[in-house]
Amino acid sequence: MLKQETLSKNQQIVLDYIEKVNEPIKAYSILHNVQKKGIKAPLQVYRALDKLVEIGKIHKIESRNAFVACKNSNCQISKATAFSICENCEEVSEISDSKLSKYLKNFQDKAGMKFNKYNLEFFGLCKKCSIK
Amino acid sequence: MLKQETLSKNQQIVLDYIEKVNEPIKAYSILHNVQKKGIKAPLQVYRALDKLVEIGKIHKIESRNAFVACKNSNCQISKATAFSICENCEEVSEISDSKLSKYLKNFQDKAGMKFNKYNLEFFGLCKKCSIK
DNA sequence: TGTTAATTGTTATAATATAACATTGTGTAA
DNA sequence: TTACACAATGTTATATTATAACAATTAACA
Repeated sequence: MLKQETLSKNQQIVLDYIEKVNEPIKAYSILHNVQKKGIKAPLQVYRALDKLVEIGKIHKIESRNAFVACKNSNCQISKATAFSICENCEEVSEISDSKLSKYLKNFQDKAGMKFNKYNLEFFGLCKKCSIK
Repeated sequence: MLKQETLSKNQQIVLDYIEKVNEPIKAYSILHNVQKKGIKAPLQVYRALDKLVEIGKIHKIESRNAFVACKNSNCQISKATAFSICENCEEVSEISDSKLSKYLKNFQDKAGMKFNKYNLEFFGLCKKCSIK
């Protein structure tokens, strides 16, 4: 079979919802919100999430156990992700910085490990929360 | 009260165990292994872990929900962590690269966010697993 | 010594995620 | 068009990770 080009029903439902909310959202919150579309069980959500992460349509914010739609150039850098996370309001933004991604892609550790993926999460205060 | 200088009983028990195993370990596995020392409940472990993370004695590997002792210059960079993770054998190493940490510490995102912490996880194949 | 904060102990439960298995759908090639 | 392989679905149960709530105890120190 050729590489999948269209999403399956459940995958599309989950992706549509994640893109709509436009901020990191948790699996069970997704479940709650797509039940009217016929998705009934956690596994149906998790399976869709797994696939969507795999193909780069969404990313997982590991420190928050949450999922967010990819914003970068139509998902071409799904294996190289960077986020900024406000520790006060929990706002999360995907960082799109070619210099940073170039630097990290080319990073070589001392043990000679061959990287094919990375995830970077910055924490701090967003502009709004800094002022307060 | 001054900043804590000595660890409490449970904190010390948990830290001793994490340092002994010398690889990422999960909370419930810690619990299982320190029960002979009198720690009986998950919360006792999680509270110790929280504190140890806070003071930089250990780090959490977010993508694995596991904890590992800090290896870097006596834990001075606990707020700036970087790890390499082998996706085959799950070996995890803390990266100590002053150029990398300098680069990331000084990184400014476009939204003007002020960072005080970051966590970076690289994924790939370690030397051993690359050969196979 | 009294006060405050940190730590502990304990039970219960919340939140996150996967196992296992049966069934259905879909692309491809014989 | 049938047969194969694989992807996706549906479902129930359960595993794993983490926190709430509250009472009791310990440690630092003004």
